[in-house]
Amino acid sequence: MSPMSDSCKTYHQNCLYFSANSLSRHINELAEQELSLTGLAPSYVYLLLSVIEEPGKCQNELSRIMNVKASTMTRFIDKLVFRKLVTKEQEGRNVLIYPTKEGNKMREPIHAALKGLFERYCDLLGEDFALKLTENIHFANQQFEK
Amino acid sequence: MSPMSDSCKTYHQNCLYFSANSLSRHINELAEQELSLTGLAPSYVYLLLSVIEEPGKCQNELSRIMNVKASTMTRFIDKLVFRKLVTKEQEGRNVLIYPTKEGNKMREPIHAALKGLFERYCDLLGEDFALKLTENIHFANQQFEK
DNA sequence: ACCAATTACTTGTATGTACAACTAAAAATA
DNA sequence: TATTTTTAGTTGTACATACAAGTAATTGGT
Repeated sequence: MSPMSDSCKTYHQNCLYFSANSLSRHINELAEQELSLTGLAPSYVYLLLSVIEEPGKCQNELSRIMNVKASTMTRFIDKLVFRKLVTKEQEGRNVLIYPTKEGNKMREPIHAALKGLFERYCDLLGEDFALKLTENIHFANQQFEK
Repeated sequence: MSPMSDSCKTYHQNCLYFSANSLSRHINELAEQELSLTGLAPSYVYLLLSVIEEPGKCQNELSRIMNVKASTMTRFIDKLVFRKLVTKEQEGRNVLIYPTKEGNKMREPIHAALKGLFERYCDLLGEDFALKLTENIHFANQQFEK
């Protein structure tokens, strides 16, 4: 292995941008598998869960919680509306989101699927390491949000 | 703050899937800003750097290094070819990728921009924490790749 | 009370990325 | 050597997401 080759590898593994994206793709792959039981793509699972646990939030707040842009949130919500899992309710300039009866029924399957996902990556990473990693990433996210 | 509200937040911050995606979006935002000096989107910066540092790799190998699918790599490479930064050379069923003269000229600006990116996130996270986090994420990626 | 500035959301469009189905080349096997 | 299987790459299509520009509602200053 040439030194050039080493320096290239080093660049990849030493850069947070690169590693974080790679991790995101790995965990997305896993999440798609595990959360497919719910019939929803991973992003929608989280969004729907947020709406179920805290009904009546406005889109803006949801997009802040999930760290996606407002335009993205519009699209997410509209898909959940199309699938009759949530409803939109205009209130002034805010749009408040509520789960439908159908949506609420997803609560248990979602929790179960998330548990499955958790177990799956704990298997791969070791539970302690996985928890610690998640915590550290969460901390980093908070720093970015400052 | 209601217990329900807490449990919802907990779900977000305790899930590696969610945190990792959020981190990826944060760092991408930063990378887009910092790497815009090169005139390339962040993914292309890394790809081009790999090609510059290790010319003659086949697409398959590049997609493994960067953890993207072969079809994605085809698209990436084709864009760099279009911008005359790399060339493709068929060899059997492999396609080997080489930087052009123009491509090689990007080496220094790319290293400089990556340094800028590194400094930027070290500012936000603290250098020690950033290094440790990157290392841990890299380790996680290796586990996923097993 | 009016006008300007801000805020919440939407819509058009673009990019990154994946999957499925395909082609072509190479390797393995009979 | 002929046939099958595997591998590398491409292309069509789909989805997640962002940005820019727009609309509508609200707030703040005069």
